[in-house]
Amino acid sequence: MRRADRLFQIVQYLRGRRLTTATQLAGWLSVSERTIYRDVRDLSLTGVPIEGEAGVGYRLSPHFDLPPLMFTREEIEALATGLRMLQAWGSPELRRGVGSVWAKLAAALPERERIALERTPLYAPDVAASYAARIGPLLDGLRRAIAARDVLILDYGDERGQRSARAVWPLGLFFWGDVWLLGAWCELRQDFRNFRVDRITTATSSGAQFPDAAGRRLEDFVRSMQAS
DNA sequence: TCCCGTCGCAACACACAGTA
DNA sequence: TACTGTGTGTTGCGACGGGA
Repeated sequence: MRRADRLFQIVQYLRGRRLTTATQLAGWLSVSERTIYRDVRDLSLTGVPIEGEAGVGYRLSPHFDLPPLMFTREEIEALATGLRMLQAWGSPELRRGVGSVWAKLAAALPERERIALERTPLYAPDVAASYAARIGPLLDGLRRAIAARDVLILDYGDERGQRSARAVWPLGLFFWGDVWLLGAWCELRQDFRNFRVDRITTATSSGAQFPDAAGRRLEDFVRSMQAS
């Protein structure tokens, strides 16, 4: 049993009984009493209100209960900020996901953490609404093509406005500051290429699926980007 | 005196980096 | 790739102290 699991089990045991000795806990969890004492000390240091009395045993404060979700303030701010960024820059499907995740979090968090979530002072203003509205549906189509390993035919315009049709293996989508990029294996160039999603006019499935080929996977693409 | 929590110390296991 | 050394975390043993 992992130590984290054991710590959780100790709290569960203490919640269900009025008094529990280290000997009993050691027996249930198949560890030494010394280990139980150390675990109880560590739990106490992290804020779990365990009261221990020599000759008596351990008991958990009656007012203590494990909240459904426990996050630090930094974790809550990270979640809120990430969700707001996706809300501003994500596709319609991802935006729906953001709304649903936010509602689940708010429902599951204790009152204090829920307020902290809603009052997180980090925002991603919706300044790119027209951009998101324009590429959103395409972004969802690309996400599905990546999952299904569909070979796509892109109608793509480069920075000079020259259009071309490319057969590509879509590998991943990357948010690059203010634009989304499609990372893909280009059959024409026989190499990895980045395609700005806002320059893709259409992305049509060729009907074929691309194989899981060594050297042409997402991790290979990421490595090649890091090396360049 | 007994029961039980606390603490110091040593042993062990595991992950990781360095090297041949 | 395999081996070795090192650091870190975990565990158990035993001694000690407090409360009933």
